[in-house]
Amino acid sequence: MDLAATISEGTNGVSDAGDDPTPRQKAVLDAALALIVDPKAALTMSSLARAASCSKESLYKWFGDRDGLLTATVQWQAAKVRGMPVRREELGRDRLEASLERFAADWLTVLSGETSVALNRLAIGDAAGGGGRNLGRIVLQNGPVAMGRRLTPLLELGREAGLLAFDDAGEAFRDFFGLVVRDVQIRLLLGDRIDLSPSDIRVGAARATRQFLVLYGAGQRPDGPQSANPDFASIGKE
Amino acid sequence: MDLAATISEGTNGVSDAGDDPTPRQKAVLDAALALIVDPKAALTMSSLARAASCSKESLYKWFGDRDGLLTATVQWQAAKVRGMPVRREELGRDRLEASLERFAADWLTVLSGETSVALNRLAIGDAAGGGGRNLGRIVLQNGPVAMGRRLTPLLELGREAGLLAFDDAGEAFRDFFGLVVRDVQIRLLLGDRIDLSPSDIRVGAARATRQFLVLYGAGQRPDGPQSANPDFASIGKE
DNA sequence: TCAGTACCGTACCGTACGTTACGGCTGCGG
DNA sequence: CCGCAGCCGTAACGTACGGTACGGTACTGA
Repeated sequence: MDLAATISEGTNGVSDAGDDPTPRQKAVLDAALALIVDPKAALTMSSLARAASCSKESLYKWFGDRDGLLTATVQWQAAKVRGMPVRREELGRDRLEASLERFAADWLTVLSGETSVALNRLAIGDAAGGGGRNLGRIVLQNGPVAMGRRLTPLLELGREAGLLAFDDAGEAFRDFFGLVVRDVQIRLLLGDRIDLSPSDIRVGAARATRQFLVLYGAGQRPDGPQSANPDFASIGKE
Repeated sequence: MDLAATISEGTNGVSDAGDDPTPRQKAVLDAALALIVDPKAALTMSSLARAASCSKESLYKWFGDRDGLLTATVQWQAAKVRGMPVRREELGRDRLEASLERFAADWLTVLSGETSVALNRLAIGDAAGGGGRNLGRIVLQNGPVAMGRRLTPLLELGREAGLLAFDDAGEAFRDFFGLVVRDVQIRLLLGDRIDLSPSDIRVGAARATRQFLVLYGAGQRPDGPQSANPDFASIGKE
């Protein structure tokens, strides 16, 4: 009940990881992820204990209760996804385009992965009970918000270099998000079968990047009638 | 068990509505919707029987089992949303823009409604169990697919009128979808509190429409270096 | 050797929920 | 009036699952 107390709630209730899980616990969390991803399996305390070859008593000792286990599992997966920092080389227009494209491709790859789909489903189902777990917030922080945190600096750099034109980097990011993701995520979540081959991802990322540069590019067509004026109220407060 | 048999499966397993529900059954389905929407309530057969003042025996007679009830509820809500056909007046550029804007605003309004959020959560949670209910397909058909079916004719008209330029109407629609929805839906599903006032919706719809016309508009800037060339592999097959 | 710790495996308990069954009420055709 | 169909309310049953308790085992340190 000690680790659970630090995991399930903290000062802000979102990003505190408490103690790092021990290797044994990491193995258990991986087993939990496998159960969540498996469509024909259900994550129950008993099934996890059986799959991970541990006792339910240990599960409760380590994670407190089922909620703590889910929270730790989501955070464990989130910790594994982190990385791929955008390195700020001196960027020209080609370099910026390549960075955006790579970013979009990486994001589509993660997004369409069965792990991401399964965890988003879990968090959404959890958010349904209005009581208020924090799974939704955790996934949100490691999903769109993390994407924004990593992309915004690149956009700012592009603006400083005179390659992009926008007032609100957050709005620009959200447009990029929409152009990249479109209806892919909601369709995946609803169970639509999408193959999404690597070449599809590459092509889609290139299209989204090209369209984004048409909307926000400043290096060319500086007198376009409506090239970049995203001045409207922000939605949500993240 | 009769209505359930016709509802839960048919020739294609998606859009068959079987017999129309009687007024009494409609009232029950409305009560079911209310329970699904209510964050602090859960839709159980007992709670629905209590809320709708009917017996559980009647529920099972009318809908077969819990799955049939959920299916009928989703279809009932879908039947209520249909409407607002796009009337094809002779459209100039302003008329096209206004239609797109209205379409985007309507869609954002429906999307951000608590009923839509709750039903999408329900269908997503249902799609998690890979076994395969059809709730996901039903919501999909009445969500993005229905939006595409209603918007595509308008886009085709715009192209015939020389106002839009695209090769694949489906791709153009998906880009419009992304520009309109962006990250709003996934954030709502994950429980993020978004107020989204009517003015926010209006402004957002206007922005998305403007951006879409920048990407796909053909009436002006006919020599833009990259104005409209969405020629890439289609993702998914709807 | 022995106490303590950590853990596994399993049996157990309470509850929630899907599903079925039964008794009682109302309206309607004969 | 009788039989019956439809429906309500409620009790009852079976199961699944979260959570707890208990016995058994391996390791550690005194």
